[in-house]
Amino acid sequence: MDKYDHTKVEKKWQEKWKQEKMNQPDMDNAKKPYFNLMMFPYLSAEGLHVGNMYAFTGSDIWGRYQRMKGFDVFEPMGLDGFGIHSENYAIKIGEHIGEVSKRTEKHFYEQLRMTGNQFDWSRTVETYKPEYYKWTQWLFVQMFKNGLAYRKKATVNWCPSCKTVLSDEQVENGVCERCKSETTTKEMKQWFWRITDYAERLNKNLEWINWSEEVKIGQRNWIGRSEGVNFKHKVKDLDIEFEVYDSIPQTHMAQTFFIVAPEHAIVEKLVAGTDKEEDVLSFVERIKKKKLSHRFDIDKDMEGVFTGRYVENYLGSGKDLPIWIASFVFVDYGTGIIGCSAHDERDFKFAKKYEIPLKPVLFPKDKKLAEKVRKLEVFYREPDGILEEPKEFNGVRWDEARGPIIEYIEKKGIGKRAVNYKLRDWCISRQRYWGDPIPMIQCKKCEWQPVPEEDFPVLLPEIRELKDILPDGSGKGPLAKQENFVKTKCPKCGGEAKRETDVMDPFVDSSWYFLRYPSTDMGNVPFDKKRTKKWLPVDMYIGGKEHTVLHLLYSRFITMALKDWEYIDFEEPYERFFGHGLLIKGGAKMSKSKGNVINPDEYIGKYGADAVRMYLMFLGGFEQGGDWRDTVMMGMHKFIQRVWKLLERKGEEGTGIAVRSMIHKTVFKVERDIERLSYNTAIAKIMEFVNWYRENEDDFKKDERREVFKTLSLLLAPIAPHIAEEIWSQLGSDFSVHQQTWPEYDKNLIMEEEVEIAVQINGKLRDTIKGQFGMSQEDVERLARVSVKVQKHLTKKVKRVIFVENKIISFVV
RNA sequence: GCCCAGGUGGUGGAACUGGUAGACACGUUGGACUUAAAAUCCAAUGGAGGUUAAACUCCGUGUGGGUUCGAUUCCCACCCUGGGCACCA
Repeated sequence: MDKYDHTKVEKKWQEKWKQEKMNQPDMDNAKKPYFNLMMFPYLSAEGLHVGNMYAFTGSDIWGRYQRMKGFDVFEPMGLDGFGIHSENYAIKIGEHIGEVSKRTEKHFYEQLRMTGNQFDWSRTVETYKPEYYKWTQWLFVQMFKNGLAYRKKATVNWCPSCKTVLSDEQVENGVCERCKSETTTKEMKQWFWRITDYAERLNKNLEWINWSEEVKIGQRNWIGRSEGVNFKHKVKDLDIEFEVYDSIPQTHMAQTFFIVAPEHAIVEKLVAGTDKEEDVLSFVERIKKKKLSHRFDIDKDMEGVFTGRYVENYLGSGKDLPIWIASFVFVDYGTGIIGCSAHDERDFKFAKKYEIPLKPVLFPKDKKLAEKVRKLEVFYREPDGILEEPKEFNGVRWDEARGPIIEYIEKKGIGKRAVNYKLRDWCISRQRYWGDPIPMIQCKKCEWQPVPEEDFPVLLPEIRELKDILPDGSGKGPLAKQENFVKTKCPKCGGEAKRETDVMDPFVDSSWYFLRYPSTDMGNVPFDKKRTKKWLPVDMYIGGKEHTVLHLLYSRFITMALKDWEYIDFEEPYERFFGHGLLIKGGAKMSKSKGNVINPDEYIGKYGADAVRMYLMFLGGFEQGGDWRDTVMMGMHKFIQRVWKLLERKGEEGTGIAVRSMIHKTVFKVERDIERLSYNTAIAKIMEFVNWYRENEDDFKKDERREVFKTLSLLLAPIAPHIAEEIWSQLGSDFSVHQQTWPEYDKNLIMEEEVEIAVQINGKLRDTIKGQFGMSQEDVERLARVSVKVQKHLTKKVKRVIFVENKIISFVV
């Protein structure tokens, strides 16, 4: 009896699969294409993280299962390689990033091969290679030509230590995500992509796409749609009008003052030539500086100043209301000016601080509390509060007034229905080296011109000198110092011109990679029309929940834009998205600083890829994530050895056992669990099946035994592909188990013949009785009443009997 | 503060639309095999009480209420953990 040698077996089959081109579907002729996508990993120098393997295993099980269900599954893999993380690493070890990437790529792919996933290695995508990034540049130019790429001076997050611009998501609580130093802000001209043009559609499509509610809610919150009213006001004594957005128009009658954002262009006009001018402008300067140093705290940093100006005749009421400037108002949300009332907690606080008069119009039913509200002793705004004004709405609940009051406002002609989004345009400029150069040329005469397509790619120059890569704090990227790169001719007039020296946000690279996969062999187009039509949209996308918001939103945006430009004919890239949980260790995130990062190679070497795969999936629900523990890993290894031993052992033939029912029941359960990506319970069901075989080992006839192992091999195939293949081949079946169809179960055979029915008295379990499936209430009741245990508790008169077929009979006494 | 996810034995976790809580596994304990250990195999394993041993009884899914014949599952309030967002008018 040989021990199962996972190293030998796994290597053997991996080679065979490669030889047979098992994982390379025919891109042009596949009959039932199925695009099984997983999030490609970030090319980190540390190599494959076990968290990557966790994600990929879950996705691979799905893909393999779909293949057995008859699909031509395309399961590609690639690397997301541009970015600050790699660049910093290379700088740290003093090596050229290009070389580091070459080396890590090789290592990464080697590691990935060992995991036994059915990747199509003939079609990988690496974002940092010219043959890919030339098309990312193409995408940029399309954006530009269609008016979706533009430059604007913007306040951006700035990390003084990395000396670079950071995106909002790279700033965590005012601290740089990478180096943990406090961030500031800086005003710079940047390239933006107009994702806000798509806010409505991005939000609307969430209604129908087949994603989990949780993920949709995340997207919805990020887009932040709100519906309200725009009011128009005139400034007294000046020829200035402005609009104010109000998402809670119910309380518009409570407004007693206005606040303008410090950065707002109107500020200067408001105070020009007045005695307030100096005060106000110095206040604005001070606030701007303050904003540079740290983030605002509502309690500590609520500051404001009166402009000396008033809104004239507020909504026809005859009253003039003061206009203030305050630190907490955003210039880029709504119109940058807000109307303030007693029924906004922040306005209320601000008014108290500066002793600005307030006027409550909404009161609670509770009289005592209402009195306090009237005296402005407490802040109040609840859905069941009662409005006093406008008089047409006197006595109406706050939450019920919303719709009607908007109509009333429109009818009266004092405001217009309006929609606002929290979503901001996407700043894609990065002042770094290791990224995709933005393919734009600035000519003194012709302004910004895109690089003509025939000149693609704009190659990222190879900078050898470390000092030339390091950010210098000028705010410009390292490319700016490369004269040969910068100096160029204007594509329009042929005159002297300069190249853009910023590179693109790596999120751009990953926003369209799935489109490239089917067409990696095509050098002349980013994605072939026919192939795209055949394989996309992606049938199933599996990835971490942490990318739920940005990456998914960006790729949805790009897809919509491409649809509008008629390159593709669908507008949602992922038919289904499944977000898996996080793999942690000892209750904490794995991180290098904690020293608890698991190297999957070591475990694959020791126990085999199958054992690691099964183990990872057995830790807990795939949606929930799991906590890595070594001892359990051992158990999974034992399970595989045990299965092997059972297969090898050829004992006496038994007298026969009812195998069909058990086989069908198991197939049914495993299938049901895989369908809902509940891999941990699917594995448990397979274990039960093996345990059942073990307990009855001596009873099986030869062909029954064969049936059991055949089924086992098929059920294991998606989860533990190597041992499944080995069992399959040991049974003498034709290669390969992965080309078999998933076993079908007979509905009639999955029912239990005999069932255990619980007997309850007043909801408490008193006994269980055995009976045939589908037994009638009378029969069950008769059997139950015979039981001594039941009789003991059935001393009083039975008032009611509740019967659930095959499950329970309950007596109420 | 807001939004999501979650809280079940010593541990990871099961439990379909309210119907026998603890599947499956790890660990622990005892036993078999062995000169011994490892490996393997067998058995027990939520807690408390009870018995020579059983039988049996009670308590148990974060806390407190509620609905129900019956609640891990539904409703209300609260506490805790993890993740995300954070002055969005």
